[in-house]
Amino acid sequence: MMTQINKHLKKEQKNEDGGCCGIPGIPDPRFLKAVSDSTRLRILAHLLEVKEPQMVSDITKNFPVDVSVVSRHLAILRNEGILLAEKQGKEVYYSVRYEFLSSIFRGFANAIELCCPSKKKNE
Amino acid sequence: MMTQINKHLKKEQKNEDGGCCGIPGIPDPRFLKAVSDSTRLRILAHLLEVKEPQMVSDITKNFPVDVSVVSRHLAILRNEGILLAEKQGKEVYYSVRYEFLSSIFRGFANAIELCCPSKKKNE
DNA sequence: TGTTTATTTGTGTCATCATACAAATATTAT
DNA sequence: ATAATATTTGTATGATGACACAAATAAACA
Repeated sequence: MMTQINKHLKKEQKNEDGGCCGIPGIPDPRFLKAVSDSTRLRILAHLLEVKEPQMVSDITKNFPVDVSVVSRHLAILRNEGILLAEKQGKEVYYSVRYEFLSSIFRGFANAIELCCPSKKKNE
Repeated sequence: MMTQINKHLKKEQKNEDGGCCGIPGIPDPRFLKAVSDSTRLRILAHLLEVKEPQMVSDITKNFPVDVSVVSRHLAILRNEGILLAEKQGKEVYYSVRYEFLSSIFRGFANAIELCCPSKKKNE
């Protein structure tokens, strides 16, 4: 009955889930966390808008935060496979991995629809 | 040049963005935050799996957290339109709003694809 | 060599959040 | 009315995260 003896449990052995559950198509929570921050989502939207690889300092011009903050946000998005980073001299150009990103969300949408009881098998 | 005079700025007037940017189809960061927590995502996955409205105490049996925690998670998902809550006597039954949820992610996927430069207009 | 510029990384601070536990509320049954 | 059960809400705590600023790294150029 999980008698809740743990007054304040340690955080270490908590969330290593990774693959979330038995349903295929549900993204990793870390992936969703990467796009759920307001600044990161706006950075992503900016890169989608300009449609071209852009360097860190140029991206930063569009946001009221320090360049170091933008750099960290870009690293998070890159680590989740959302952005691609290419170094050219001093500059690092970041761009959107369109196919990857859209396929994750489309897969999620499909997974949800497949679970919908009112949906017939071949519909 | 945004000389960064602000030593430690207040958080209050920070993130009221809501509509994120000029691109239609990009979800609200609060919506994405709702599904980016590991426990909430597993609760959502559980409701997708069982395919039936389920009450709070039954949902809680599947997770190693207190029922109050699950109740709060469910409220967050409900407030974002992801879950529907229906009270029947003492119990509150939560279920997934399939169409709404899948349409958001499908819309996001479409928005991303539309921004992809390699995609021709009619392709 | 040293200097400038682009980016990343170290570090401290404040805010937010996930959680447990207790208490309050609501509903049904005795 | 009292009791039992389901859910929500109050509150404190520890973890995480976003941020600014400084320092470190890297690359081009004098």
